Amino acid sequence: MPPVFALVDCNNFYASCEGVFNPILEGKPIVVLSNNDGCVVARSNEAKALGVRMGVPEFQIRPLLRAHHVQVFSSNYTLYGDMSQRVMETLEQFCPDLEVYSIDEAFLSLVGFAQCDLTEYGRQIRRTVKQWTGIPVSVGIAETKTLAKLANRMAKQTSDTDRVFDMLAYQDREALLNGVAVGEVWEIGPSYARLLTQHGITTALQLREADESWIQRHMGVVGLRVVAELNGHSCLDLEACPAPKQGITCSRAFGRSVSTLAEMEEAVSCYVSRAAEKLRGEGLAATVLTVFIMTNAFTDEPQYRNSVTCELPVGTVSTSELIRAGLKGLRRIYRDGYRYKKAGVMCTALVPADQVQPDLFDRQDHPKSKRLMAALDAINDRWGAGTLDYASNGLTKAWQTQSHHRSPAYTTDWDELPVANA
DNA sequence: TCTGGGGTCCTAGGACCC
DNA sequence: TCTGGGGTCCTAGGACCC
Repeated sequence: MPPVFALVDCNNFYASCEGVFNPILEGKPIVVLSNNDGCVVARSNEAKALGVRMGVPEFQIRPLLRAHHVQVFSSNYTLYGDMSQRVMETLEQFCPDLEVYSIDEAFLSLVGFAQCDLTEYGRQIRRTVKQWTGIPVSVGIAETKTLAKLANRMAKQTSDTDRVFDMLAYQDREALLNGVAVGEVWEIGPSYARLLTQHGITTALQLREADESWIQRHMGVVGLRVVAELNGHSCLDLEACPAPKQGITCSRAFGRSVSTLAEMEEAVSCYVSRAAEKLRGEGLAATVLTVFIMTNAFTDEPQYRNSVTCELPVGTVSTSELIRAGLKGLRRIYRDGYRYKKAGVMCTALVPADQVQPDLFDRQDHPKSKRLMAALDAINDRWGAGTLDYASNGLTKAWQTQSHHRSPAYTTDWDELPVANA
């Protein structure tokens, strides 16, 4: 049976999450900012209508935000992650073959539903998700993932009450693709869009018809795949089980610049702790740790950036071992006399935590360390992040990321439950 | 007068995604 | 003053081997 994909995408996801528990925001312009309250990462329709662009730094549009009383939120990933899970669980009720593609998108394989009215099924999905979670979604349906992505874009252009588009049921495919700029196609980013436009390929239809050897030469196999998918040949399968992660990163810009090794050590120690928590959450152990630091590239100040990679003798999930390695690396690359803006750590060469290759000369008491980490995670999970912390993470954390507009953890903290007023 | 060829592995950088 | 974070995949080129 030929494949059929539906792409379900939450509309303005972060902004919608903020709206769910704060109904007075209905109909108002909302923006959500990235970490450090830096850039706009989500906008409600009303904010889009005001011309607020995606990714724009907040300080550049501050007057506009004020003038139109735009509601501004710091990002609240605890809330968004939980809402995402609710949406995905709802979608599972409609279709067991589901790929969670990102925090706000999922592909569904509708192969077995061919005899249904797929448009109507899409509407049912949309209604149910809205009713159960409060999140509005759009549904795009087509025979490849790339076309389902485009169908989803078209769904977003339909009326507010519909937001479902089934490309399979649409007669004039050529006209449809002719109306799509080449840069709107999945996997065609700014660089490829420029290249294609220079060669006279400006629409999805022209890309579909493009000369394959030219595409192969300039865009490699990725380009060929896009062309095939636009032609209705499915190259990208539904991936129901996510592949194990290849790396785990924790990096963040500082709330203000850091100019002492002591503060940088605190920051790196904190980031390592967070990365180690994520490792344990995924059941993975790291055998390589990379630390990087950098100054603020947006200023004229003297610039410095460097990184160091440490191979760990044995794959580990132990926060203290990783902190030790991270700080040792940091001291190798840290240079006095700079104003640092950002640091980060990456754990790579990951292996399943229960299949760590032992080392003959390893003196660590691993069972003990494992119990310690389990206790640490359990306590922080029960009583809140940071309840138990390493001394090297520092007490004041004066360099920490800013978030001045954070909404409550409505769904994951008893103390922050929303209150319904009669 | 004249510098092999073919294979693998690794890494850095570039492209993309949300 | 203020400019995000976390990922993936592909490719070219160098190192190395026989």
